[in-house]
Amino acid sequence: MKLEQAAKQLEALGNPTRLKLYRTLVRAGETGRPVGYLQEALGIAASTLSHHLHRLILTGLVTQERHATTLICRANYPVMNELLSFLADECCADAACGPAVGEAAA
Amino acid sequence: MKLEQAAKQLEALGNPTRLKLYRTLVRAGETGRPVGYLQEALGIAASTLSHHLHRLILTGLVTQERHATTLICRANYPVMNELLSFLADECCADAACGPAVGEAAA
DNA sequence: CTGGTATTTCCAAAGTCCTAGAAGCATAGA
DNA sequence: TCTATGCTTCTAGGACTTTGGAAATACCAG
Repeated sequence: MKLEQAAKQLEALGNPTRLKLYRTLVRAGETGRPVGYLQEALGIAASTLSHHLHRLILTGLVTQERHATTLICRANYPVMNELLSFLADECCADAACGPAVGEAAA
Repeated sequence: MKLEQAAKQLEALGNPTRLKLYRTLVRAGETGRPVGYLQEALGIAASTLSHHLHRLILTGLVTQERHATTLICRANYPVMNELLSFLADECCADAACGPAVGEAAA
């Protein structure tokens, strides 16, 4: 079910530490950031960061790629856009929220 | 801090029951829906629903208006749009995410 | 005031989350 | 193989969440 998936993603973003983490990656773009950099940037224990990263990865919001001993993390933009669409798309689907909702347009 | 507020809103949406509830209101549009209707629609205990509604109201995502004994709930669209912007706005701000990021465009 | 519907608050139990120290695994270089 | 670095997994406890029944409150009609 799509709603369950969206809820999991929103829950993943609904923690200040993870949101900060995620936004750091969103700002970083396709370049991504190594885990160590993120730990420095957020100033939290490595185990805590790893735990949060894991949750973001499980929901598909973040991806990782290994470069030798370093793990590069990236925001998964298509997944982010899907989530944003999910929230906005059906706005007023069950009501007349303005022009062009269906048969009664204009 | 804006990030804390966004995290609270995302957390509020990050529960399947509340997300379903919120989407019902988003679909309903400006008309809104009475609490009793929502309880029927979601099939949960009134006390549970009240608790979830309260959380959505605390974050500003939902508003209520009393009509006699009935409470009408509505999605707060401006707040929703602010939240969506918060997630999307600074995409790649710290990188070159495509053309036209600043001085080095093209 | 009495009765009735709509909704919230109180309470408690079961479950999950957040945090970080300690120990372990993965990769690279000498 | 030994050492070093980068990151994860294990573990644990305190805090918070989710749930709904029971009781309380808000409002209206007669």
